[in-house]
Amino acid sequence: MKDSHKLIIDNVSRFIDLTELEKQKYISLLTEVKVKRRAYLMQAGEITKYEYFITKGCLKAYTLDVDGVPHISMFAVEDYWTGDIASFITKQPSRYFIKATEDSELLGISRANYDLLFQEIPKFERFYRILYQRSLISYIRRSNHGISLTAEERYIEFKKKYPNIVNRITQKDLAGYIGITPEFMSKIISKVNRM
Amino acid sequence: MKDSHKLIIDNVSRFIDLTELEKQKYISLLTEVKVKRRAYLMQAGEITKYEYFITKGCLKAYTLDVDGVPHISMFAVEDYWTGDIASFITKQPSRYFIKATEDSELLGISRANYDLLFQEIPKFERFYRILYQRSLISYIRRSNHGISLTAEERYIEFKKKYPNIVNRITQKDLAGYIGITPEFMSKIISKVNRM
DNA sequence: GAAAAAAAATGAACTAGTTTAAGACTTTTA
DNA sequence: TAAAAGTCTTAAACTAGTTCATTTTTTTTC
Repeated sequence: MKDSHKLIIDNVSRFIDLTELEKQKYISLLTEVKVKRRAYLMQAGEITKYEYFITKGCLKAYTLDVDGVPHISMFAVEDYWTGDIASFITKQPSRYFIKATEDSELLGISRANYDLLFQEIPKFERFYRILYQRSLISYIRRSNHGISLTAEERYIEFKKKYPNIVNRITQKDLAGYIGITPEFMSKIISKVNRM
Repeated sequence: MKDSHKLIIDNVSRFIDLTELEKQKYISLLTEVKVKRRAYLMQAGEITKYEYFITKGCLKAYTLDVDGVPHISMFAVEDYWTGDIASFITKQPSRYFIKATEDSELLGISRANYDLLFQEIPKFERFYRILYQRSLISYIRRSNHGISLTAEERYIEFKKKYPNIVNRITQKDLAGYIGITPEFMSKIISKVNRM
């Protein structure tokens, strides 16, 4: 089996057990996608056709506000899932751009195959139930931190939680994620490093 | 069938179809709970034993920061779900208080019955998959708004999204949800009303 | 229904984070 | 490998939101 397929099967197998046949069936529903550094996986205005699992590389998802300032909603590296679940599910145009910050490789599942998957292997309802449950727990935490922590505290949290991501992204993008300007991010970092 | 049971069955039936027997089985796994205004459904430090569906009333969930300032993570009224999913799933002590702001009635499912439910009626994997998916979509939006909108914009959003909640809660609690002080909330409201 | 307690409004002094601008450093491109 | 473009740093002036203190209004309690 390919390395990328092994990675996604291992990811799924954390929550459900699949037979060999089911693994093959699942893999047959996936599409391989490569995105070069600085290329877009998707852009605002499109209706998202796929949800993606990353097997290699790093991507950022962001919206642009009325002044054209980017607000980064997520970074994603190997073994993470990415996409715009709201657009994928509701079939409404997305407000997100997803751009590769390194040459990346992904496995995508189309909306049609996603629906088919639940019919063919109902166990996947459980997989996604648990996956969404866990994502939900981290977004609840993040939405609380956004309103209750200072920018400096959010930066310290991020570094602690994603030590493997912090040195793969620019300071400017991190500022867009934390919700502050790059200038203030620069101040915070030099302050935290001095402590 | 009791009104409260009818309400929860209708809620579940939006995503999955249940036979009469399954409905009865599901209801048998639920526990009725009443909470008086200003009483706690749960408190920080406890390990959450239940997830709740509200059949009557209104509750708020909040954490206290290091200075003892409350940050409200959610309001919930009839036909909403509430609880601390992180503590419920991980069996770690919760950091949340959930307090009734009106006399309230709820249906709780214990962790043991929640696990049993998936064995007895696997269709519920699908129900929770969709429920968590939808919650996830709204928390992703909220966590982005927390970092990309001003307090005034967040207030206007809240009023638009939850017109049925805004006049059942105090301005002070709304401030705790928006992530600002009650004083600044007061200023925003008088400004927005003047517009 | 009077007294007490809590919520809301207002204002002045303050602070976390923004804006604008300019220079130094790093990466990309031709 | 030079020039162009993007990123990072620093600093001064500014603004969104806080803090603290006081008064008014509303709600709760006995």
